[in-house]
Parts: sequence; C-alpha cells; structure tokens
Amino acid sequence: MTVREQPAKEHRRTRQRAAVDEVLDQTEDFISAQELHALLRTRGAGVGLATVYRTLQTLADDGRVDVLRSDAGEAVYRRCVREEHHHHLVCRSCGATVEIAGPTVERWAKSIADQHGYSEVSHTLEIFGTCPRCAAS
Amino acid sequence: MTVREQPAKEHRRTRQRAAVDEVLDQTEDFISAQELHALLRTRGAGVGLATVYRTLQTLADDGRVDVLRSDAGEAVYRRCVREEHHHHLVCRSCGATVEIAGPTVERWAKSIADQHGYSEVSHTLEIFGTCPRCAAS
DNA sequence: GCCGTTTTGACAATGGTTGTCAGTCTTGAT
DNA sequence: ATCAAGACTGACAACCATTGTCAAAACGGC
Repeated sequence: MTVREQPAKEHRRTRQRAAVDEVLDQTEDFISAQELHALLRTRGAGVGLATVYRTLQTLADDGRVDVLRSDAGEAVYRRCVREEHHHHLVCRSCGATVEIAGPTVERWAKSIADQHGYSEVSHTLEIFGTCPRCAAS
Repeated sequence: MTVREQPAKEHRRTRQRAAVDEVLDQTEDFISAQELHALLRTRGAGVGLATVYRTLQTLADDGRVDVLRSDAGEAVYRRCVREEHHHHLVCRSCGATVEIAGPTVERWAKSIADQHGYSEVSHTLEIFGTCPRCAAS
C-alpha cells in the first residue's frame, strides 16, 4: 500500500466502467486486470482488455482501488474499503485478504524517515501468510 | 522485503558470476537485471542477459541479495548488507537507500497475523521518501 | 588430461501492459 | 430533443522484462 493524496477528478459514466465497478464490488480479494477481463467476458459483458487496464489505472489514480504487485510482479487490484491508509494481510495460498489499519507502523515509518532526513514519506507494507482455512487443508 | 530462510547451496565459480558479483559490490543502490547487463556490456565483460537473470535469481534464492519491485513492477536487486531480515528506506528521486532493522514492525506484523489465525507469516515493507540531498535541490 | 555436470549464450517465446487511432458514446449547452 | 466537443472504447500492434531452449563451453574432482 502506497500512501496517496490527490483529490479525484470527474469521469464519464460508461457501461464499461460500470461493469468493472460491479466486478470489483463483488470481489472480496485482489484481482488482476487479466482475471477481471476474463471474468467480464464470461459474463457476456464484453469489455476490451485495454479498457480494463485503463479503467483500473484511473481508479487507482483516484485512490478508489488498492493496487499491489503479486510476487510474480503482476499488478492486482481491489476495491478500497477503508478510506484512510491501510495495509493488507494476504493469504499466500488462496488470496483471502484482511485489511489492516496500523497506526503503530505509520508512526514508526515516519520516525525512521525523520531520523534520516527523508521527507514526503510514503510506504508500502503487506503481510503474507497462510490463512486458517488453507492451513487446515 | 520478504522474509526468507533457507540455507545456501554450493555453486560453481565462473567468470560471469564473478562479474555480476563485482558490480553488485560496487553498487550502492538497487539495480535492475537490465541495467546490470548493460553495465557489464559497457565494461567489456560481456555476460548474456539470460545469465544475468539466472545469476541474480540464484543469489536471491540464497538470500545473498535483496529483491524488490520498483513501482514499474521491474525487479531490482541489491547486495544484502545485513544478514538478518530488514527493510529499506528508499529515495524516490535518486534511489539512495538506507537499510532498516525493525524489531517493532516484526513483532507488530506477527501479532496481527496471529490475531487473524494466519501462519507462516512473512511480510514486505519499504519506505519511500525524498532524501535530504534531493529535497535540497 | 578426462569426464560427468553445470553453466552459458543466442535466440525464440511468453505474457503482462501500454500505445495507436478511427469510430462511438457522454455530456453540457442550445 | 439536438448538437458539437472531446472523452472513451476496442481491436490490434508494439513493448519490454523475463523465462524457456538446447547445443556448445567451462568447471571441478579424479
């Protein structure tokens, strides 16, 4: 999770964006642009791949979705539930995600940066593990 | 930074690996495989691109270099100074890096994971900011 | 020096992501 | 409702980092 600022700009409402939005609403975990595209295709709501990418990018720029990189370096997206800055606890196996608010870490990161004279600080933090369900099987 | 464990296996010493090693020794900041390859080429020590990738991957597997993803999703590598798990404070502008050891965060991450029943926990954490030098200019 | 293995390198192939550009749709104004 | 301006879309090409392939070369132990 990278801290972001920026207000949000206006965008036109289109069938494609609505479709992407809907999928995001119905999806608990992180999803890649490719997966989202494939999903839309199976649902019959055909949306161009390029459009999916553009839409997700726009949403990310506006801070309406979280973006993070999978271990494979693929970008994955997810509707941002909390408005404030937060982090994720992600299951390595099934992808189940828990959003985490970490005042502790925020402060820690800030103080570390201050110590070294770094300004305009942001940070990324993700925790990976095996969730209870996957651990059981 | 992802937590890693694993012992290290033996590998053969070759001219190419020595060359990659040398560059890593002389490089303070993170460098991508492509950059490293180009650098070797200009130095005359030609090493195949595929070899550079394989070498870096091996080093990473053995825990001898740190790997992280740039915002662009490109993998960047750096000789690992500390042996234990640590994080980085990276200058957004010039790439200058400070290695950070964070017992605080380690504990915090562990406890959060425990709370949600997640096991085999690892985590990634990078702090980005503008370093004093870049902020001055 | 010899031999089984590992490693290399040139190149093809993969795959996610972005660029292009003509055609389409949304919006605010009339 | 109608219209013009320009934002948005889609099909496809282009990019580019990374990985796969496989014959040739290098390494290390004997």
